[in-house]
Order: sequence, then C-alpha cells, then structure tokens
Amino acid sequence: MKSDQIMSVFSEGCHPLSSADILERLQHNKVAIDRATVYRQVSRLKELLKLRVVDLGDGVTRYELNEDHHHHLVCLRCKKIVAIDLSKKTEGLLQQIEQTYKSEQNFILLTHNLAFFGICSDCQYL
Amino acid sequence: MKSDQIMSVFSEGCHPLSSADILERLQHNKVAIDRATVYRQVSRLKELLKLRVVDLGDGVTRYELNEDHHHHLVCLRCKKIVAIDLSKKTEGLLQQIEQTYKSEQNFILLTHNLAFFGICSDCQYL
DNA sequence: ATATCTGCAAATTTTTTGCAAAAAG
DNA sequence: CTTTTTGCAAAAAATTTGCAGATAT
Repeated sequence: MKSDQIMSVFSEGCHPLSSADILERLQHNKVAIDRATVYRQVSRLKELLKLRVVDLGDGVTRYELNEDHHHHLVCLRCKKIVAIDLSKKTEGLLQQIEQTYKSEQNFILLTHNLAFFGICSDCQYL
Repeated sequence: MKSDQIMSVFSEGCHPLSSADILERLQHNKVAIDRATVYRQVSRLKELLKLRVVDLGDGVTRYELNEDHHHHLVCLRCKKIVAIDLSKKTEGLLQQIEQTYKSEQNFILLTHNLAFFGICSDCQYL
C-alpha cells in the first residue's frame, strides 16, 4: 500500500514536504510511485487527519504529520524553515480557544496551523 | 497603478482572496487587468508586507490585508471560513513569542498565520 | 468476484516569463 | 529620455482525471 510508504517518508524527518519532495524521497529510496498516486494518497491522508497542510507562504503546498504538533518560523528572504515547539506556551491558550468555539458556535476544533514569518539573523543585513 | 486597484478589492470585504478571486472581482468591477499583472503585483505587495498569505489548509494560496490581523476557523467538510478575532486572547502570547525568538535566535518576526480546522455545527451530523 | 489502488497519458489549472507597447517619473 | 508597469502569448509547473490493468479483500 503506497500510502504507508508515503507516511514512512514523513517519519524520516520533521520538515514539511511538498508533493514533489515526497516523490523525490520515495524515488531516492527506490520506491516506484507515480505522481498521481502521491496526490491521491496525500489528499486521502489529509482527510483522514493523518497529514495536514502547511502553507508557508511561498506558493508550495506542503504536508506534515498531524501528530506531534510543532510550529514554524519562516524567513521571508531566504525561505529557511525552523521548526519550533511552542506547546508549553500555547497549550493552555489553544485549549481555551477550542472550548470557546465549541460552546459559542458548536464548532469542533480538530487541528490548527500556526506559523511565524520574519527575517532570520543571516538575512538581516542583506 | 494596478496595485492600488488590487488593494482596493481587499477593502471591499474581509475574506482572504486567491489570485483567481482578485482577477474575478476586478473584472466584475470593469477593471481590465491581466492574470500576469495580478501575480506580479500580489507578489510585490507581499514583499512590502501590505498583504500576507493565509493558509486555509486546502492548498489554495490566498491573501489578505496585513493590517487588522484576524484569524480563521475553517470547516473541513463544507470549507466554510469564519473570521475570528483572537487579538485579546493571543496578543500577549504572540508578543512574548516574538521576544523569545528575537533574543534566542535574532529572528525578527513580522507577521504570523493562525488558523483552526474542524467541523462546523452544520456538518456535524452529516 | 468485487472493490480498491495504481501507473500512465492526457487534460486542466495555476503560476511564471519574455518581450514590446504603454504609462510614469 | 529613462525606468517601471502592463498586456499578451507562450512556457513551465502543479494538480486532476479517465481508464485499463494490478492488488487486495
């Protein structure tokens, strides 16, 4: 089953991967897979909430595991992506927000996306 | 100048707009504009921090004014988008996060993206 | 045997680019 | 006059679809 092989490339590292990245990694691992299959399975995995979309603002759609929820810091100049862990700081707040929308609008929250954009230290004097 | 006309469609409403949306709205307003111009100007406005990318998890790149920073609640079933204002709840925290990454990594944060995904009340019993 | 998954090729959609004319400074 | 912006057409990139054969249940 190709979806397992797709899931396995996400286990290799923690960076968000585009469809092209997934394809490349699988081919590098000698797994024959078609582009269309990647798209179809990623879409399915997204619906099953195994993966989620990470849009880092550069027009490329990337995905990552929907577990171990980390966030991202993205440099607007060099596009470097740094994974950050805000769970301690945000956990209470996000739970509170979940409660609020559950009771106010009966909206059941399942996941979220949080990314920060700015200029990294290497790019500040360019 | 076409970028002013692009900016003006964002003032009409508060929903995030894709490139196709912008084109459609301008054409509806009898403004002749080419697709390429929309892409070029949006990219420029993004660099000038007048617009920012909004990630609603469906792989479509959308933009909104980078002022009045609201967040979004997105229904994973019907794709309904609800704009929410978390500024009171998150302001302190986001400022604290900005400080943390400024001092720890010398990363200057300029903007962020926060969206919640779940099932809206209309879709829960489908 | 039936239903699901896959590769392949083609179609569609989205975004980018080169270039010459138009507009702005 | 020089620089920037625009439209047009074409190219490139990203995503989706139809279909027939392969896999799995």
